[in-house]
Amino acid sequence: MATMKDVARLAGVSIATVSATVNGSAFVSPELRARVTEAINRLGYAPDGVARSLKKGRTQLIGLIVADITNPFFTELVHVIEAAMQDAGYSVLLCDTDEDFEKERNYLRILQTHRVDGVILAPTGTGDAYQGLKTLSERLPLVLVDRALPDLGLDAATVDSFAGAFEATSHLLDLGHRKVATIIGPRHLAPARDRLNGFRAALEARGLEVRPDFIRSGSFREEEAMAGAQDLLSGADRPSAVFVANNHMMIGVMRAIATLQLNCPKDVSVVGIDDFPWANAFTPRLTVVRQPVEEIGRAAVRLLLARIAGPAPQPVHEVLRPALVIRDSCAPFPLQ
Amino acid sequence: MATMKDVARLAGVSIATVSATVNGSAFVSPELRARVTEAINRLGYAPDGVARSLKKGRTQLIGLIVADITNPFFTELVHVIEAAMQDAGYSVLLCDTDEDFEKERNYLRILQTHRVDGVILAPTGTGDAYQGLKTLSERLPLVLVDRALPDLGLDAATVDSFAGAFEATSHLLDLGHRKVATIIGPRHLAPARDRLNGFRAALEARGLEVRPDFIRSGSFREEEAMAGAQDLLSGADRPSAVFVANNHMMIGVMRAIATLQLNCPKDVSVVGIDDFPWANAFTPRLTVVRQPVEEIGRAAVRLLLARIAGPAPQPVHEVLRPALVIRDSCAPFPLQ
DNA sequence: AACGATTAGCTAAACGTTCCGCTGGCGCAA
DNA sequence: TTGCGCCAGCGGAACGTTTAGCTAATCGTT
Repeated sequence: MATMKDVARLAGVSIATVSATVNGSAFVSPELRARVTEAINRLGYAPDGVARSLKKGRTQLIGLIVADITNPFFTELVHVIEAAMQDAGYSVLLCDTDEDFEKERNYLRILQTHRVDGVILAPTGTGDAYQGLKTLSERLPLVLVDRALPDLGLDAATVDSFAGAFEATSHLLDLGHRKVATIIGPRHLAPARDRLNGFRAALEARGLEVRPDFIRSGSFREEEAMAGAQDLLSGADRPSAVFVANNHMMIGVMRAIATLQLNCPKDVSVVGIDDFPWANAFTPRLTVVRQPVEEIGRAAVRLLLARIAGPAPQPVHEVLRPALVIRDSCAPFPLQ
Repeated sequence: MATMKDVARLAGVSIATVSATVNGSAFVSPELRARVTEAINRLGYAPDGVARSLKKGRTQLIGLIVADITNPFFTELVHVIEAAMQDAGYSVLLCDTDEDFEKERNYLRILQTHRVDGVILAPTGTGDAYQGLKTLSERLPLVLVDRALPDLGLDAATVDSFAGAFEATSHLLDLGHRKVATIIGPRHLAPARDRLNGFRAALEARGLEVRPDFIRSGSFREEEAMAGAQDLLSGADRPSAVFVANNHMMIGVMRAIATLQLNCPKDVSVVGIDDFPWANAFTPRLTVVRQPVEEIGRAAVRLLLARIAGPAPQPVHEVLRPALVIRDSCAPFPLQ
């Protein structure tokens, strides 16, 4: 691999001049410029980003740590963030924690040794596992996505999960359902907790009782949700509607419904969180709470770039509004 | 950020000793080792990967260029590759080309300046756009995934798309369908081309005519497939079965079927390429050709690591077998 | 003619590591 | 006591850049 030194020698100039030509950082006479460019082409020279990074103290790399890239919500988020960062001249180091906190820790360490210029993190641990994060964020620009961490005073871009759950549940109640259950995610994660609270609040707002046996909480995974739904829906006292708190879990619920030979929405109405292309392609087309993924991604990128560029601004927590998308998976109750 | 120099000073040893302690690259007496470790902890020292990379000429970074991370096939591929690379001590720079060849070129350039140790590429351009790639691969370990490039003699891990399409189409024919159509991807991509050939071959193997108006080819995108399917299925001379060549396009086709108020599988049978969680959750559960994504990813990683480690081995093209997964979206014809 | 101002391009010192080759202190044999 | 081998630990040169400061040439002013 040719270096600046080789280019300099071939062009008969100093390496400083080569550097100036490559970066346009100083005036170089047209004549020398031509000689340098010629030499660059002859040698197929390309600047060494590693050496440059060492000297400048910036790598043009950011770390993106997501909890589960297999979830369309995160897929889309990664998609948006990667594109936006690319536009801003940064490349993205992708880290997938698989909802495993130990992996997350490890990734954070690796990203630091790679000297990334910043990190966008969807944290996966419980709140009290993040003592060190605030300190870290003083050295390393850090923005949280999707899942905020209480009281740490970090930049974050999340959605109003409470409002989403409230709206979804209210939709079921508006349709006349009274026996409404929920399949909810892990309670230590802010969005899952907020969704549960939103669900509760919607019921309570109408003076309805919140039945503990109608709340199934577990991981965000398909199998667990399927088991929970199967149990819930095969009991004698079956709910007529279910609010499902995430994407993967929705698959589990739909499979449970199919397995039990039930019909959605005739036998059970279902409303979920997260819209995605498939939700609109199959029978029934799903009624869901659409998360503003693109906006979240853009907000996270904006916050991170600001923190990288400037003297640390006040922490900002952007909370975006989700929107209910009504399709065919919820029917009025009782059926006419 | 503390450096080795700081650690050395605090521990009262030389930089070389710190390096030896950190890397275990030379014997260090227990006493000094203890002093060094103590100093490291006190200062919160973490090695600088950039400086290390510069010195060693290796970055422990690989580039992963995919055509469309939004497609569950690639999502899963990214997931597998990221995990496997991580296990091998490499981090992954993710690049999403959005099926745009110019972006791909650009990413390849960026990856080179970041001095990645290798690249896994799902190419998106036409074959003749890749003249330079062979030369590049002599300097930079390179492995193709999903889409091979003819005659370049590069490492690749792909699936036998011809066999998959042949099997899928034969399944429709076995069920008695005779008017079988296909919605196929861009013809300049090997998998799409192979699928079309497999489709053709299956028909020809039974002496059936291949009707050009029953072949709709375009991009891999949902909208185009939906339009194509709508056109195809609303004509008087409607096919009774459709072979759909990819994931996104399957959504378009299913939406077209719903829009036209047709029933799958009663009015149209459908078989697709790519299995994914949602295919098994909705009505109808889709009959698809399952691609061995995990195996592809692992093969690509294995090939790349071999190429990074050793003196360039002979190029290897691993071709993996897909498998038909029969569910509910294909009915016999005529219906009993 | 002499002086400073301007400026194109150069020299050389970093950036934080790794690792080659050297030093100096020690133990042991003669 | 001297000489020798051994080896823990050290010094310093590289890796390929960027950039502060310098030099020498050119120019316009007085």
